[in-house]
Amino acid sequence: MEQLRETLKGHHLRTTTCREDVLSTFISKKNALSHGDLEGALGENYDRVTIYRTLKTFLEKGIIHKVLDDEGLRYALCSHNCSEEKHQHDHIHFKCSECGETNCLENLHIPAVQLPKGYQPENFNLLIQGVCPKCG
Amino acid sequence: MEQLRETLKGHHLRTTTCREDVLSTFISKKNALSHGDLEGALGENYDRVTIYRTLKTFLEKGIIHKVLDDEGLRYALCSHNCSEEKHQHDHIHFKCSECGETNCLENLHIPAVQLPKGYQPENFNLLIQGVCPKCG
DNA sequence: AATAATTGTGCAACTTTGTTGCAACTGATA
DNA sequence: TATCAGTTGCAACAAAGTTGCACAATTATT
Repeated sequence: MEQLRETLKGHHLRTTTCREDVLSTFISKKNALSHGDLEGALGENYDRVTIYRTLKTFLEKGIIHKVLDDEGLRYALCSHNCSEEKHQHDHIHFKCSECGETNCLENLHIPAVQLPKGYQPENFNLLIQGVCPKCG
Repeated sequence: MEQLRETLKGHHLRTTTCREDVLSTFISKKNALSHGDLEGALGENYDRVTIYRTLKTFLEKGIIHKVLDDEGLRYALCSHNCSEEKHQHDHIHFKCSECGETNCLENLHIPAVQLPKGYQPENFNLLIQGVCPKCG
């Protein structure tokens, strides 16, 4: 509870019940969530539009980041302290084809790739699909 | 022209002008295309729905594959001979933040990643964002 | 070459997903 | 507790994607 407020304040955001609820949903569910997931979880309490805007704000402030897979866009908490100025997520997402959950594999880093001349990479995003330990 | 028919036939598809046009657009543009891109290029000749269905069919038959980035879903030609049964795309996509184009980096392969115990990976998808040689 | 069987297309209607403007409200600050 | 920027809900809209069905085009059959 108090933790949530700290996180919001730390990113220069007012604490509102919607933001607290969205943030705490991310924390409790752990895996990546779509707008639809959040709407399912909180939709009776908040307007669809408010959830969209909350996600947008969290993205901008560096609280969450986008996660991509075949089925669409999801969001997950930024593990390291991202801010409005810099985002750092050269990490790996694993999507389970059984349970459908997508999780960040913390601590793992993407191995270096030797790009052809002229390419100036800025960030890397690796999605691995397969079966997770829970379902395997 | 004849090439296109061969490709379609090879994947057990009837040759229709829409399919030929969609396929030849992929071949000539080279980069990954969204439904909207195709609609822009061919929309006067074909119905929106037909283009959706053509993409779906091409996906199923292994002629194209999905390409993901922050901004949405795109499609690109399968380089190696994919079929309805098996798709093989452990390749790398590079998205340029200047021109917005996404291209497959053929020939490059994703380096091995040491996953924690229990994870059974099936396919890998690496998206690199940055500046491409053309814009750099 | 004509016809039958099959597959593809266009249209209309609809659902889902995401966006924008504005009035009303709320939380932080003094 | 009065103020004011920041936030929310509502309504309306725009974009993206789907479905059913009648008709058209392609392939197979004779």
